[in-house]
Amino acid sequence: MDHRAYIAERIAAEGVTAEELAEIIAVPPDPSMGDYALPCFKLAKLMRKPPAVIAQELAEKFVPDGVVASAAAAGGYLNFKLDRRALFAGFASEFMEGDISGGLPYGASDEGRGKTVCIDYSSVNIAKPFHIGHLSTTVLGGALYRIFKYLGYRVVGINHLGDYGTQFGKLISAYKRWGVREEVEKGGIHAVNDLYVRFNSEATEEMEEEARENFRLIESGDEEANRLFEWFKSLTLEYVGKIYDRLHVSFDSYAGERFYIDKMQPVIDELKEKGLLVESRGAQVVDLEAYDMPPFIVLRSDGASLYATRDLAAAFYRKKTYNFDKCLYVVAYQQNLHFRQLFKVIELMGEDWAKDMVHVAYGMVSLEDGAMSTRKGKVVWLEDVINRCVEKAAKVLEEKNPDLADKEDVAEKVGVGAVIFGALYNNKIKDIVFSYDKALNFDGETSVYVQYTCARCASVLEKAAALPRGDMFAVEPNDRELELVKSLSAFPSAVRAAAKGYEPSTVARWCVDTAQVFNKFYLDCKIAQAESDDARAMRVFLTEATAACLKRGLGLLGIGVPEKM
RNA sequence: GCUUCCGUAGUUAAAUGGAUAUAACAAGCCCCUCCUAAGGGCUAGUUAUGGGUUCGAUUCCCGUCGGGAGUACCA
Repeated sequence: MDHRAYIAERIAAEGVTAEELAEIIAVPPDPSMGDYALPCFKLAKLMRKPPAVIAQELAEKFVPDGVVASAAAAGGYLNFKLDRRALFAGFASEFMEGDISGGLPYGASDEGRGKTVCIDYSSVNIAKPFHIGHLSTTVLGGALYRIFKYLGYRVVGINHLGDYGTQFGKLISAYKRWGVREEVEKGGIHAVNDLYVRFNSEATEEMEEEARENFRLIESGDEEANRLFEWFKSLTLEYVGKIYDRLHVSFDSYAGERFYIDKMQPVIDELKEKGLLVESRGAQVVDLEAYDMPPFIVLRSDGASLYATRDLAAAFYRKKTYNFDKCLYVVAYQQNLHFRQLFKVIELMGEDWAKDMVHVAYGMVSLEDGAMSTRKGKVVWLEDVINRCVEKAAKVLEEKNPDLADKEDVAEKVGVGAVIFGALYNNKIKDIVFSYDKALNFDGETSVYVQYTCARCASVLEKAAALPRGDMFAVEPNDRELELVKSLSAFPSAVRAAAKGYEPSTVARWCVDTAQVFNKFYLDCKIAQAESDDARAMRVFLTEATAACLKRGLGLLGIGVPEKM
């Protein structure tokens, strides 16, 4: 039941609809004040009375019922206390409707039915290893993918491969000069990257020209050049595939930049037809001066296309192929201007779906001693971070729980979870300074804390399984139980807010908040050893619901939950 | 220069325009004869700055200062 709407129905305020009232209703800062509150300030103007008087009058008129136990004025606020049993029963019935009676899982919804969301994320570069700079886009995109699915949307995950550009000519030159097949096979993507780095540091003008020539060879379909390129591509996909598996992300399409090279011309023609394409300094551009932006370059002065050209073609292709309702680009804020330009050009072309294009911008990652630099070797590889976190988890596990079965699996869930959670816990726009100290900290507001809480739930449920359970609706929830009910009730809105703001941290924070509330409940209220069968029934139910919701919340983020740890 | 994002305890951060700004980490001190101490409790400590809008501003608007990013043929 939506309590806000219910309360709004029960208040008869002149000149205001119940819907409007429900919008205003808030939660007081301290539960001792009440469960919900109506700030009367906005009503003051309408009703031409001071807020405190309105609150007072509404309080006097209010007739308590089985759900809303009382309404009390406190200054300009009207505070409502709900019946504890009603609050609990409300949550219990909603939770059970999905989880026990076979409906949608609690927190899921079908509000996205019939709608499609495209999410462009991770988008790796061929022949480059994954560093921590790629973590945010990968786990943010992965989380949004699952969250939108959970809300009933059809979701298309797109890995817009960086597989086009002169760097691949350089790579082929480097391989032809110094590459050894066995070494590359053994060293994999890192060996390929070493060749690339070496080429850049030793490159002469002559070598640069050779690289350009090699790129032309790829373009023109030269067999050897393409064979090498495809080899590097398969090495890359094999390598990132392992990381994607560990991070629990997947894609429905790997259509990268190369995929669009034969799809650019129609879009360019359309730009011409619509009179948007003008020549400037030898290049073909869309002038965006009227919008305070530099021109959007479609074709270079030598006639070659750019990344922007392919992005434009990709947008049209996606609209045509998937007919999306939203198209998200999970890309760092570095590219703010690029996307503003891209979306504006689509709008100028008269496409109304330009409004459905969203740049989900996130903050940048740097190291404690400054920006990362692949060339200077100042780089932290993602697989190293994951491995170290898993090792740390294994070590702690060995200390805490040496007899545990599946230690490897548990360490993987804990270690990988910490890596993902670290990237998803704060607002995405915040910059991140990476440090191993922080990454390896498993205390406090972390996924490990949430997983530990789930393990506690599982453990106590195991102990309570054989004990009798009475009628969980027969007892009145105490403060701790009520707090937990409220926290669990907030799960669905946390998921919705995450989708609305493209902000998975909302779910991550809900997980930590709820785990905190549960741990206090766990300490204060005996669950298996409850004072009565009825109390046990309620607490066991709350524990089951907590475990289920936390598992689901972490699951939406791509984090697994071990039964024991 | 211009555009844009960000400035909250020692640190990292939270807070649909609402009541006494909330956590964690680090520090100090407590709590395992009691469902997992990867836990819980206590102590101490915060909205850069000047205006404005508002009954009410961490939140919205303008300026200043500080930082990040971008600013035509890279991606």
